[in-house]
Amino acid sequence: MGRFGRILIKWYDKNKRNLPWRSTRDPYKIWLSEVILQQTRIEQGLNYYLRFVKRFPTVEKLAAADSDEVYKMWQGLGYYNRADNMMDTAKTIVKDFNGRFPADYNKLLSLKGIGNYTAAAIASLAFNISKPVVDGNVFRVLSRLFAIKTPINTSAGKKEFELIASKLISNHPPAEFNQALMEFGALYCKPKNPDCEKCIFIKGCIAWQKKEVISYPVKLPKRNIKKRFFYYVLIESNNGDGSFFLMKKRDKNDIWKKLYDFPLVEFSNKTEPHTALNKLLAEINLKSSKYRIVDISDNYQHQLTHQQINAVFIRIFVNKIENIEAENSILLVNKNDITNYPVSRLIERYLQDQKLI
DNA sequence: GACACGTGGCT
DNA sequence: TAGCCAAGTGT
Repeated sequence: MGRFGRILIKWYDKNKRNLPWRSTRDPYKIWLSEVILQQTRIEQGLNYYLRFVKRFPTVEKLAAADSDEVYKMWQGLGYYNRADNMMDTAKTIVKDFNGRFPADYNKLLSLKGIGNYTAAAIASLAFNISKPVVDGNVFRVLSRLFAIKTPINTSAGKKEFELIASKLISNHPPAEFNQALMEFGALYCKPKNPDCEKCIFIKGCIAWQKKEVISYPVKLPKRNIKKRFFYYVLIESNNGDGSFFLMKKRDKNDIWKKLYDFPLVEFSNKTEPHTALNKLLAEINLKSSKYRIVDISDNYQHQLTHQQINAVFIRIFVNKIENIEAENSILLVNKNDITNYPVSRLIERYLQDQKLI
């Protein structure tokens, strides 16, 4: 039992937050929480977790779920691929593992959406297996404590920190140690404004002694952000059942896959909305020549990790939809049903502004 | 190994 | 403001 772990766990017992997934050893719920919390703040993910547990209390229920419903519940969380992988894994657990998550790191690792971190988290938190989690918090705490300058976004860095963490965790209760280290990083050893003065490890912290706490962890710089210009055309019309809009399910290998949006033309530069509108109308071969422009929105800037989306929404009304020849299926969605379709935050914001949802 | 993949909070 | 960052994973 190392001294570091003993002090850390003692600190954790006294200072830990009361979070719902901490009061269970059910691997299903732990898995759910871990997937939701990947690259996601607790405050953002908490309600999603509670809703998922309520709607899908067991892995069997989730395995039987409808994809669109899961996506709708995931809406707003981002990294939507997680929802797909989650459903895949739920089915695998039911089908190949008799409904039980395996108490085995490598088997967990083989499941979709479960990588190094999540496999270690489930193994340790649900099954008490001594495997250290190495997440952003752990990188930060250990890099500062030992003043390690190896960039954390390299395989050498991942290896080095994992080795240190494995040594530190040994002979400690795995679940407590892992959660304690992450909790300490989240509450004290924060990226900005860390509470060094109150830190229980201040005497041993090399980065603190060198007065360079903030420069850890070291990270290789990342690439430039690509700018994209989206021109959405909301085509509204009427039929016997009232007003409807043309929508599409995104299926290309691109952002927001499997979410719904509207007919779209993209440019690499800022473009006149009318130019975009004409191009799109030609593309989908909208025969009806009579349309009226209801509204052209201001630019919506939407920031993603590697892209900046600039979107303008052009809302038009068409008397009669005659002959939509899109290369792929366009849906006629009743105005009142739009809210049932999972959409990106960008689309959601626009629809809210237009009072359409 | 490099890069794509979302969103919101903070500085 | 623009950039950074958060309980990472898949390709």
